Amino acid sequence: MHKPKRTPKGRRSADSGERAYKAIRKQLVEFKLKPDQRINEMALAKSLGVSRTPIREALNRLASEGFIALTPNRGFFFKALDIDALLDLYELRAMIECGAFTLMCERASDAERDRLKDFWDGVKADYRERDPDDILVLDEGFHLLIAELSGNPEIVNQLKAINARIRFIRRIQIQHVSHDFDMVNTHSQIVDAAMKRDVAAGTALLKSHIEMTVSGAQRALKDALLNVYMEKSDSSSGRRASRPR
Amino acid sequence: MHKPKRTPKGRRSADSGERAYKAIRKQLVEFKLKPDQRINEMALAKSLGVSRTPIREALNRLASEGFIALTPNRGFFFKALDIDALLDLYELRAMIECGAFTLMCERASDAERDRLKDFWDGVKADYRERDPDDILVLDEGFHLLIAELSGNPEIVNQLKAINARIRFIRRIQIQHVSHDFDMVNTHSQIVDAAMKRDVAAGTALLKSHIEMTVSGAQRALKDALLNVYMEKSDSSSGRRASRPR
DNA sequence: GTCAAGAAAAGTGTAGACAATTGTGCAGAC
DNA sequence: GTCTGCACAATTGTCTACACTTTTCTTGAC
Repeated sequence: MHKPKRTPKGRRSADSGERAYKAIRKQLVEFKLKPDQRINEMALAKSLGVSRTPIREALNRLASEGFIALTPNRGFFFKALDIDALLDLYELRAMIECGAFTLMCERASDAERDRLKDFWDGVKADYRERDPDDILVLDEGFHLLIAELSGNPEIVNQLKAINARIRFIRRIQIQHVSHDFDMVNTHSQIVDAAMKRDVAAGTALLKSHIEMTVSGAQRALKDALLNVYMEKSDSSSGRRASRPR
Repeated sequence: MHKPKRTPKGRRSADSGERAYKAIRKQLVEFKLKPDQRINEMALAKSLGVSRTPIREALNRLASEGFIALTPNRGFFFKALDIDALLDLYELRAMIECGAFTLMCERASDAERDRLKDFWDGVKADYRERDPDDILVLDEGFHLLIAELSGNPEIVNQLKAINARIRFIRRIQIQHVSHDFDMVNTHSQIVDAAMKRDVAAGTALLKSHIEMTVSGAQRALKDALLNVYMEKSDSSSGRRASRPR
């Protein structure tokens, strides 16, 4: 009695809409498609082994989230995240995070703000030794926790949506370890400001923290675009072929 | 050149997905559905004269935008906009608009800021005499123009999305004309601050302007919910039966 | 009368087919 | 050689059908 849901052949097994959404978003986030490239629904459907219906559902969701654009009767296009859009998103992110920090200082209880401190104390020691994927998760987690402690779920949602769109760049950026050190330090300072409910210090730190990463992000994006246009069809280099995770 | 798109019979004419989206959103925005009510796709499809496919597309979009929620295998539910969510959205809106104002002061040229002044000068005279629908459009337009002048299109998008979700409440609120007067006055003061690039004054005005409307919005929401639960199924009153448009 | 279990009904999730539109290539005019 | 039409191919938008899941209804035990 271990789930009688046998899957005799290639029959419907799970929520393929959700799977399609995640798979496609992964491709977008990793720049598997070229900017402004048309997205072929049938090709996607075949490659994921489902029909066009869940594909279209996923594409519609992605369009709502700003990843892709829909032109009537011509289909979906991968919306290039150009430098301008990147700056805009970072700017919006800084704005929202500063607001969240302010609200947190005004409203979060001591116990709640302790959660932020505990979180950061728990990871800061070996933060720099972790691999980039972990760092990304932890960094997003840190900033999201501030958003949560603001007590405003809408802020959390917005921040999550923004994070998804800039995640790929941040991922590259983290590999360029240049200012990793500052990050650890700055996060600690932000925690200190939070414990003291020091709005001015915290927002100033956040603002410069995020804005400082912008120049790095620009470089990362340039690299990414270069890679995309250089074409990855030369399968010669298996640099990251057998990545364990 | 008046669109040669004839529609011989009941044949597929235009993008029914878009029409469905707008129609459904209108129903949501106007609280035609009860909070937490399950949305029946087939019924919607029949009432709009299309199949379930464009309906589902529209529902997915609306779910991405936060209007409704999707529970797997159980369908879409109208997400009640309760008092808390309303406050959260107003808070987020204030945060974003203050940020937009700041950016506008930093970056918009004199000519651009003149656009704001011209816009407001053009409508403020007979602002209070207009009907509520016009006022709503003008008010949203005023605030959106600030967002546009920030030079950050992502801010504009966010603000539009938020506006859509609180539009119904604002519409009711405007009818309760109580603080209409303050609105005209405050908008003028905001324009003044913008012309002087006075960030502190402008953001303070915006913040209190938006927060001041919160209490009104709360009352409006209470009224709306009351109406919804009082039921409109008594078709005796044809109050808005033959509404021309 | 209440509750439980099972059957029937209703509804969602996905597939596949067709209609409408857009894109492409070929033939012929100039 | 280039351009204009026109047929044909590719692709999107929508519909219908059906499998699976959830909900409702019915029936019978207690």
